[in-house]
Amino acid sequence: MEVVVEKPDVEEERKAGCFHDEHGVKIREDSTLIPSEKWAMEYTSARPSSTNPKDSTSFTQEHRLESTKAEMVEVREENQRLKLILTRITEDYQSLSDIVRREQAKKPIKNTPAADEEVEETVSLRLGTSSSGQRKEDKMKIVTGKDSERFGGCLTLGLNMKFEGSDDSLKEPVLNLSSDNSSEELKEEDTGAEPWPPRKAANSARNGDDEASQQPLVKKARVSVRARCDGPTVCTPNYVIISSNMNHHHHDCMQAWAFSVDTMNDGCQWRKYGQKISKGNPCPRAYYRCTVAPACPVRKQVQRCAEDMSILITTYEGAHNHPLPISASAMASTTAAAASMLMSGSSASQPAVGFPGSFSTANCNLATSINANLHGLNLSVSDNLRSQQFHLPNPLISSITSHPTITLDLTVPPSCSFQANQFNSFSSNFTTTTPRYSSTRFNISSSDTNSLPTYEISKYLNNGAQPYDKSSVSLSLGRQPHDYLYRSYLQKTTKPSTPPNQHPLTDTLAKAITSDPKFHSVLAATITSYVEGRGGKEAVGHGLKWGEQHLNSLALPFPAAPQGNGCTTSSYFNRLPGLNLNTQQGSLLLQSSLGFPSTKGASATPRDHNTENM
DNA sequence: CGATTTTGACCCGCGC
DNA sequence: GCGCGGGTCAAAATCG
Repeated sequence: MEVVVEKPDVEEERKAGCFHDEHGVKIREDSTLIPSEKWAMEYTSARPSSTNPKDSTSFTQEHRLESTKAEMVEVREENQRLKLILTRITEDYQSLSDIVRREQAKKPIKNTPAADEEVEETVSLRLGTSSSGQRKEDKMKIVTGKDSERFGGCLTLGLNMKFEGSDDSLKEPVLNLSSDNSSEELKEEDTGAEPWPPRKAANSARNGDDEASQQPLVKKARVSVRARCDGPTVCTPNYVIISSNMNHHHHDCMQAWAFSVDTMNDGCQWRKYGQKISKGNPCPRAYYRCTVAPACPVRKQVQRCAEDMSILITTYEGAHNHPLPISASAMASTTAAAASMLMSGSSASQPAVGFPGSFSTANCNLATSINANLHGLNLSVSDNLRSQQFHLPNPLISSITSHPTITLDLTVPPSCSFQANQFNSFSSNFTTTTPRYSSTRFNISSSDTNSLPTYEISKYLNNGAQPYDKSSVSLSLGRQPHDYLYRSYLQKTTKPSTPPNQHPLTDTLAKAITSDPKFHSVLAATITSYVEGRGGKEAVGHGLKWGEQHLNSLALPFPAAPQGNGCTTSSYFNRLPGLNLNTQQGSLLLQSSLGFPSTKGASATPRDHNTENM
């Protein structure tokens, strides 16, 4: 039997995005050589020397070949099952979203300040439940990362995903994620009648007769992504520091001194429409609007963190009113899911605000199947930006605390609880912020490759990490940039799992996670983003498994995967009480959209990285 | 030459 | 009411 016969299958599977488990089989499509393939090639190359095969040798080779083929068949079947699972998850999420929407429509809105405060106090523990009241002002912000590892320091946020719907899914009406008013506002944005709520607000203030004037001025939720982007080209001085023209009004000095504001390629097309120096930050804040559609209301702000200029803060606001490129859908869904979590959980009574991914329900659903790829997160600092750090009393985040904000912190905050071993740790931050209330940090971290992760929920009241008096729900899922992460994970999976170091609050965490499908989406997207954010060659294979595991862990309420004969993964999250979900290897083939070009400026040419998810 | 960026001016909300 | 600060506009400049 010719071994090379199998080669077309291997290639075919690679093209199909098949992934194998860690037991010697293929994991990622762009790997140089997957083990089985490698074996096949080695065998093939070794064939000339075995021109006189003995029966035993031939039998052994044939046996191995047969076993490999059988394994491939299993993996294929497993892939099919997982596709089905993903479809179910999507459907379930839609149905659950409908239920939530209906339930929220039934509930009267409470607007008393006391009630709001009380709600805010409970937001941190509910983490996205839909029963809490909604605040009048919500905002979200997302901060994203920059790829300096592979693209010379240029920021690349390669988020890619694909879902099993037709394009029609993109044309579904905007999901009403939170409140009665949300649909109205989102509908407006869908039609493009009101491209930009600030303008709407301004018009309402001037005219005083539109519907906006009849309700409290609503500030849109913002989704902010903080990510480290280290690289020599990232923060090159764009302007020499010049003293502000004192004859001018102070705030008209937009670029008296600044650093360039690079941004990421998140799949959308953006056009810069303004740049301004904000208080307390030497770096200018750049304003972008989405140009995919003429009337798209989505805005994006990009600014470097004043305290650490290697951190880039990208804030999204508004909802796309157009189908998104595939390469942009993942980011949109991530922000949408985060925003929806904020809307439904921490501010259920608040009129919904738009967010970049709220164009369709599919976008939100897809957060569960997101194929995110955040390059260059937490990369080592190799440039001279460290020396350019500014330590200003006013953090950058202060400028947007008047908005309900959810922050996806892809950097490792100094206050992380896993300082004992920063190597091989896995952490991130996910923070929702609303003004004038207490903050709660929700921290999930794995601090060691050899020890099991710990999960912590800590609550801060008006102090601690948050510089302002505001409410903050933070889910820490950060990741330390270390290559050992995945290796260690492999080691873990091959070892008998030991009981986790369970925190007393783990139950709370598990309940929180399992209580809201939107939260699943957010978390899954975040995790997947991190996992694939390893970018390049080392991350995809193992990273997918990470993402898969976490995703599956989060997918507890959804139909469980059929028990397969493959290797059952044991994820960190699976160790959480109530979060056990056996999954199979190689699942959720959410291929990363590797290789996003770096971009300077926001004009990201939309690239549909035709990833084949399934 | 159209698209995009730059940048001074303007608007508006908010706090004092 | 005033000033501050964030955000947007739009003409000019630049880019491809």
